[in-house]
Amino acid sequence: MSSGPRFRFAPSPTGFFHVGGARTALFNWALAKRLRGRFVLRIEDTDEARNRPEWTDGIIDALAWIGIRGDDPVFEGPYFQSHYADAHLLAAERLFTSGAAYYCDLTSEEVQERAKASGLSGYDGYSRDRGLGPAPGRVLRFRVPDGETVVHDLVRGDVVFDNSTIEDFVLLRGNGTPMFLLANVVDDMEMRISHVVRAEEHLPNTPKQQMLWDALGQRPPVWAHVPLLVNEQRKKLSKRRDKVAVEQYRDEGYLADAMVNYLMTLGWSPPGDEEIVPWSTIEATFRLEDVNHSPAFFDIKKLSAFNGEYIRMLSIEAFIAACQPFLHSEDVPWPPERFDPAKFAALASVVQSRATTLSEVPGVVDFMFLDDPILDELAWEKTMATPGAKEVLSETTDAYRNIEPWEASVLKETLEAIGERHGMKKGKAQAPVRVAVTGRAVGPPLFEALEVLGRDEVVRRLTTVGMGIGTA
RNA sequence: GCCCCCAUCGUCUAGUGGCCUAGGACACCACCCUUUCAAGGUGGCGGCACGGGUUCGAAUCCCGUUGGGGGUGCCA
Repeated sequence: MSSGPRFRFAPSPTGFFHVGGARTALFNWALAKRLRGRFVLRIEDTDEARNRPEWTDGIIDALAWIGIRGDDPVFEGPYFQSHYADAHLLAAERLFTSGAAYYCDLTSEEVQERAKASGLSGYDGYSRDRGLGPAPGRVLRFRVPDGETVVHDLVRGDVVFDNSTIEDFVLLRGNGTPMFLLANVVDDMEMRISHVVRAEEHLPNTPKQQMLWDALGQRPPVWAHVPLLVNEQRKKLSKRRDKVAVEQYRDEGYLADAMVNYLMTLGWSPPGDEEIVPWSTIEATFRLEDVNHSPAFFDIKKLSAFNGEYIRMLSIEAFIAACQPFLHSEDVPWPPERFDPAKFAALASVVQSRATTLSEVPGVVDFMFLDDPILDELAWEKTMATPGAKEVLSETTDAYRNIEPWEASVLKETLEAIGERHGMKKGKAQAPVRVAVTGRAVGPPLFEALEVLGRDEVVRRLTTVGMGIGTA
């Protein structure tokens, strides 16, 4: 077995994969790769996960999307019951036998009552010396020793906890099943995990886990607690309030590379001036010691800016390939059989320089594949109210019927000449034609689009709408 | 309540006692370019939470205050 570092990432399935989780996974992944260690992906087991295995699959998919996979495929999935259930119980038994843990027959209500009566919070150690053995309804509690526990954290330095502030916590429930805390520690031991990199919310529970490692006679792993990701209210990202599903960003046309790069800049920054850097740079330079201490806000605007840059970095072929899922999805606005790859390719480069996300691409090129463009009535009225607009439209229509050759530059010259005669600037003059042909007042460069659409269709649209003027 | 963490432009960050008159990026604003919209270019706005120390010198070190967050289950 390899003796290198072993990192683990253990999300709990909640129906989707969280951006905060993705960031933590990325931190683990970068480290595992740089230090040539192992990356253990294990999905925490919950009732939800057991009832809905597709949730677990979704997490594995989302991780794969951002380039992460477990080095130990066997752990890709719920593990809790299936792999180490025996080890959990064995560890509990050892702790009881050695005196590090003891049984207690108080119910949680009784614990609360005693706490209220004494004015102290939490469990008071009532059964510490009562010598109780295991029995149904009795919980196994850890005997927290006197003194203090120092957690050596790679991100935060030494964090000191006074053990007197930690109550004797439960290891085994009254029904004999292990608590998460115990299971987690035992799983880490069984998997020989050497580095635990997780979100800061786990820091307050770390001394408990560390005491368990100590009591079980093993050296604790290297701890590292990375800052939380928060919403605009500075609260921990929550699935209720916040849009945090990684899958959703994938579906909206964010590129995995952009997502990964952006996520890595939350709590860390690459050396040098550039923050848009390839993964190879990240992998070569990421260090936990350089991770920030304060929570970071997940800013979709900045993610979008990254995404736009990544889209523009794509070769034209890669861009076209990346667009495919969005051009052939079910909610595309045109009849699927009308889609013409050649037409799309002809306009791809001008679309590429404008896109922030891939999902907005169909809306930019839809006029090419629709029988008739979806006319923006408001834009139409506004455009045609401009003096000279009607004239430009009808004169351009006539000119385009016979113009040769049918090329963007020629179309441009012609229309601009007509516009000039009516005292209209370039942008103003093209507006009526743009709206008539594409349905909108904004869009890709007009003459390139006209060239791709072809004379017949352009003239047809200009004529159709031109007749509309008369009736309006 | 108790425990823990955190504190640089609106946001993400650089900064590890003098290179700081605090740098960059996103956002925003203006201008340039321009075929609408983008992209690109130039410029602008904007910050070390507060109070005490330590030091010749503090964004940086110490203490306190304030503010924010997290944890504290027979949840995971």
